[in-house]
Amino acid sequence: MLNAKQQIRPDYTTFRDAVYHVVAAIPRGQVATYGQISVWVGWPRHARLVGHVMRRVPAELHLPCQRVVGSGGVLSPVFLRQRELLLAEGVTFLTNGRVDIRHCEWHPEINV
DNA sequence: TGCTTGACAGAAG
DNA sequence: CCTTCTGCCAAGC
Repeated sequence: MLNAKQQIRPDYTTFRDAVYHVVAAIPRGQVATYGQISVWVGWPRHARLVGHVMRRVPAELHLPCQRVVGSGGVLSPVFLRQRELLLAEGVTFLTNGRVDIRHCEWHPEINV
Protein backbone atom coordinates (compact mmCIF):
# COMPACT_ATOMS: atom_id res chain seq x y z
CA MET A 1 0.00 0.00 0.00
CA LEU A 2 1.40 3.34 -0.96
CA ASN A 3 1.74 5.95 1.68
CA ALA A 4 -1.23 8.29 1.93
CA LYS A 5 1.03 11.28 1.73
CA GLN A 6 1.79 10.44 -1.86
CA GLN A 7 2.99 13.10 -4.22
CA ILE A 8 0.60 15.97 -4.05
CA ARG A 9 3.56 17.66 -5.55
CA PRO A 10 3.98 18.56 -9.23
CA ASP A 11 6.64 16.98 -11.37
CA TYR A 12 8.86 19.93 -12.13
CA THR A 13 9.44 19.10 -15.78
CA THR A 14 5.76 18.60 -16.50
CA PHE A 15 4.83 21.71 -14.58
CA ARG A 16 7.47 23.74 -16.39
CA ASP A 17 6.36 22.63 -19.84
CA ALA A 18 2.76 23.44 -18.98
CA VAL A 19 3.80 26.93 -17.94
CA TYR A 20 5.77 27.41 -21.16
CA HIS A 21 2.70 26.39 -23.10
CA VAL A 22 0.44 28.87 -21.35
CA VAL A 23 2.89 31.74 -21.61
CA ALA A 24 3.40 31.11 -25.31
CA ALA A 25 -0.36 31.48 -25.76
CA ILE A 26 -0.71 34.89 -24.13
CA PRO A 27 -1.76 37.31 -26.89
CA ARG A 28 0.31 40.35 -27.76
CA GLY A 29 -0.80 43.36 -25.74
CA GLN A 30 -2.27 41.27 -22.92
CA VAL A 31 -0.88 39.90 -19.65
CA ALA A 32 -1.42 37.03 -17.22
CA THR A 33 -0.48 36.72 -13.54
CA TYR A 34 1.64 34.05 -11.87
CA GLY A 35 -1.25 32.99 -9.70
CA GLN A 36 -3.62 32.69 -12.61
CA ILE A 37 -1.13 30.63 -14.57
CA SER A 38 -0.66 28.29 -11.62
CA VAL A 39 -4.41 27.67 -11.68
CA TRP A 40 -4.52 27.14 -15.42
CA VAL A 41 -1.80 24.49 -15.31
CA GLY A 42 -3.68 22.69 -12.58
CA TRP A 43 -1.64 23.63 -9.49
CA PRO A 44 -3.36 26.39 -7.51
CA ARG A 45 -1.25 28.19 -4.88
CA HIS A 46 1.92 27.48 -6.84
CA ALA A 47 2.43 31.02 -8.07
CA ARG A 48 5.94 31.10 -6.65
CA LEU A 49 6.85 28.00 -8.59
CA VAL A 50 5.62 29.70 -11.77
CA GLY A 51 7.92 32.57 -10.90
CA HIS A 52 10.78 30.16 -10.42
CA VAL A 53 10.12 28.66 -13.84
CA MET A 54 9.97 32.08 -15.47
CA ARG A 55 13.27 33.10 -14.00
CA ARG A 56 14.92 30.16 -15.73
CA VAL A 57 13.33 30.36 -19.19
CA PRO A 58 15.99 29.73 -21.87
CA ALA A 59 16.25 32.72 -24.23
CA GLU A 60 16.15 30.37 -27.23
CA LEU A 61 12.50 29.63 -26.55
CA HIS A 62 11.61 33.22 -27.31
CA LEU A 63 8.67 33.20 -24.95
CA PRO A 64 6.80 36.46 -24.27
CA CYS A 65 7.95 36.47 -20.65
CA GLN A 66 7.16 40.14 -20.32
CA ARG A 67 3.46 39.28 -20.43
CA VAL A 68 3.65 37.52 -17.07
CA VAL A 69 3.13 39.90 -14.15
CA GLY A 70 2.37 39.75 -10.45
CA SER A 71 -1.07 40.21 -8.94
CA GLY A 72 -2.47 43.65 -9.60
CA GLY A 73 -0.11 44.14 -12.52
CA VAL A 74 3.16 44.36 -10.60
CA LEU A 75 6.24 44.04 -12.77
CA SER A 76 9.12 41.67 -12.12
CA PRO A 77 11.81 43.12 -9.84
CA VAL A 78 14.59 41.56 -11.89
CA PHE A 79 13.34 41.65 -15.48
CA LEU A 80 14.17 45.29 -16.12
CA ARG A 81 13.23 45.39 -19.81
CA GLN A 82 9.73 44.15 -19.07
CA ARG A 83 8.26 47.64 -18.98
CA GLU A 84 9.62 48.79 -22.32
CA LEU A 85 8.71 45.51 -23.99
CA LEU A 86 5.12 45.81 -22.80
CA LEU A 87 4.90 49.47 -23.79
CA ALA A 88 6.14 48.48 -27.24
CA GLU A 89 3.17 46.14 -27.72
CA GLY A 90 0.58 48.59 -26.52
CA VAL A 91 0.08 47.61 -22.89
CA THR A 92 -1.03 50.59 -20.83
CA PHE A 93 0.21 51.45 -17.36
CA LEU A 94 -1.25 53.22 -14.37
CA THR A 95 0.43 56.14 -12.66
CA ASN A 96 1.64 53.83 -9.90
CA GLY A 97 3.82 51.99 -12.41
CA ARG A 98 1.66 48.88 -12.60
CA VAL A 99 0.12 47.39 -15.70
CA ASP A 100 -3.47 48.49 -16.26
CA ILE A 101 -4.50 44.90 -15.68
CA ARG A 102 -8.18 45.77 -15.73
CA HIS A 103 -7.86 46.34 -19.45
CA CYS A 104 -4.93 44.15 -20.43
CA GLU A 105 -5.51 40.93 -18.49
CA TRP A 106 -5.84 37.89 -20.70
CA HIS A 107 -9.11 35.93 -20.58
CA PRO A 108 -8.34 32.59 -22.30
CA GLU A 109 -11.88 31.19 -22.07
CA ILE A 110 -13.02 33.50 -24.86
CA ASN A 111 -11.89 31.04 -27.49
CA VAL A 112 -9.76 27.86 -27.28
C1' DT B 1 17.86 16.48 6.44
C1' DG B 2 16.93 21.23 7.91
C1' DC B 3 17.09 26.11 7.06
C1' DT B 4 17.01 29.91 3.75
C1' DT B 5 15.43 32.01 -0.54
C1' DG B 6 12.25 33.57 -3.95
C1' DA B 7 10.06 36.94 -11.33
C1' DC B 8 3.98 35.26 -5.52
C1' DA B 9 -0.73 36.54 -3.28
C1' DG B 10 -3.85 38.55 -0.29
C1' DA B 11 -5.17 40.76 3.89
C1' DA B 12 -4.44 44.28 7.29
C1' DG B 13 -3.21 48.87 8.95
C1' DC C 1 -2.43 53.94 -2.63
C1' DC C 2 1.46 52.29 0.03
C1' DT C 3 3.86 49.44 3.59
C1' DT C 4 4.13 45.43 6.41
C1' DC C 5 3.02 40.83 7.61
C1' DT C 6 1.63 36.14 6.95
C1' DG C 7 0.72 32.09 4.24
C1' DC C 8 2.34 29.46 0.54
C1' DC C 9 5.38 25.67 -1.67
C1' DA C 10 9.33 23.93 -4.03
C1' DA C 11 14.36 24.92 -5.19
C1' DG C 12 19.09 25.57 -3.34
C1' DC C 13 22.48 24.92 -0.17
